[in-house]
Amino acid sequence: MKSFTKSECLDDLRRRILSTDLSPGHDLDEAGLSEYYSMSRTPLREVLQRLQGEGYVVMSENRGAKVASMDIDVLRTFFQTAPMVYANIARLACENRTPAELDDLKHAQMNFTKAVKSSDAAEAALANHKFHAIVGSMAANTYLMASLARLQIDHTRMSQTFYRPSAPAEAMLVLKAIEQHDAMIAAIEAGEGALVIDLTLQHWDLSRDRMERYVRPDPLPVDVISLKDQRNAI
Amino acid sequence: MKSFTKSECLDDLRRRILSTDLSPGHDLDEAGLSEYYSMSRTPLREVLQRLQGEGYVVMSENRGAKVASMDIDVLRTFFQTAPMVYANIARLACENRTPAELDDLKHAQMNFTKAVKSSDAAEAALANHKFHAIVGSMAANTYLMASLARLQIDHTRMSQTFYRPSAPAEAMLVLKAIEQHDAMIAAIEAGEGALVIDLTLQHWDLSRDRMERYVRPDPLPVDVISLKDQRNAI
DNA sequence: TGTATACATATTGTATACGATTGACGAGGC
DNA sequence: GCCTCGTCAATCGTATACAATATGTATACA
Repeated sequence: MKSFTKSECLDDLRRRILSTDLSPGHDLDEAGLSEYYSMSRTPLREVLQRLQGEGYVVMSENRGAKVASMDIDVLRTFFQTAPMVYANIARLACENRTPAELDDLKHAQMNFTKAVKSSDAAEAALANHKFHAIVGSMAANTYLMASLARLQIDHTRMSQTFYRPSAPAEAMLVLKAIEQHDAMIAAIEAGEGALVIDLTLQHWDLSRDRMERYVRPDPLPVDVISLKDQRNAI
Repeated sequence: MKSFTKSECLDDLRRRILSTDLSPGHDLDEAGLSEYYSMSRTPLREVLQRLQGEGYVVMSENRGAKVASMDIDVLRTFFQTAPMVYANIARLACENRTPAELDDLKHAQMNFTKAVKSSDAAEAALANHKFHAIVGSMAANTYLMASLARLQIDHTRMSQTFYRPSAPAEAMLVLKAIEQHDAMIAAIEAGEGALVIDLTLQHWDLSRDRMERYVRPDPLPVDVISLKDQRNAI
């Protein structure tokens, strides 16, 4: 079995949480994970502590760690806050970008396109995560980065549905997202602050609808629910 | 010697870092701290990991933990970001405050006033920290809270000078800060969003000047510097 | 005198053992 | 039949021992 280093373990857990392979609220057992990653509990606990600090997991005294949940009231503030943070990050990225970071961004966009084309939903969501994380680091603002990182955790988890389109019209939206990324790269490279803010907000609007559907899904067809369940549901 | 629980250790380290008792960049030795808090290295390391997650310390592989430094480029973004985050937090606090939180806030203001009156600079800075942290929790927005928490770390450390006034005019500024807190409490209680934003920005302006002086202090008198050092200083 | 290398020392990282707390299950009493 | 309390298993928390890594210093050589 593959042996993991501590930072590999960190990365892998982040991946599994972001891809909802480990679903929100999932209980993280120390002994089980330490066996899975073939390391002792001591370093694994430190990994969990760090993930707690980053907002991926929540820990409670004597009751272990859980994957951070996405309660409805937290999501409300998500939709409230995301546009502002994303827009500000984009503007700052325009001002502070470096050539090396631009290369990284283009590379991330390549990976994103590839993942979308191969219909790998989890990979696409993660590649998109990486793309926006790089924009975040371009902004060179520790404080906003702290917000962005937490926003992205929930954003990426919700966007899983976005990259698993169930109709041609939805698949078009994903292709549109690729175009928007390209436009954002160009705007950042050109240093056009106003434009990149505009593009960022458009990009946000594109995925927002699908994500709101994730939060408030279409009601199930009535006829498959028994009368008893219907009574309880009200 | 007093024995500390893990959470007491966490609190105490936060306090010591915020009050610059542990100065920025200070090296944190695991063995030394574990002896100081009379606990073994294992839980102490976990405390450090958490403090890293919160932005109080930075850790590097095989080279231990250091108190987070305040480099000049980070501070630039501090002044850039703080007003926006504080203003948004204040507005949201207005919308979401609960009676219990308002009580907490009034209590924190009492402690703040008391600390200022007794000329305890460190205590005043910490009480001010607590005051604004409560406003932050009133906003009920995890994502902005992440930014606020990090802003406050640097804000509180820099504000040490603010609460150690060296002239009557400066002492007046601190008294003014107390009044502003009272006005903010009233505005939050009344739910007057526009007003509380305005008050918050005034409050920010008040301390900004003193903090900028902390970053860019008055130059030392020339006559105490040797000619050789002067040449190197340019 | 400056630099490189090897060793000594200090500090961090990991594994394992043991103690403490929680939650579940079942026996007993109401 | 239901509630309460005690025991037990499972899991988390901490201490200690040991391994790995980095840093400082002395010495040899150019």
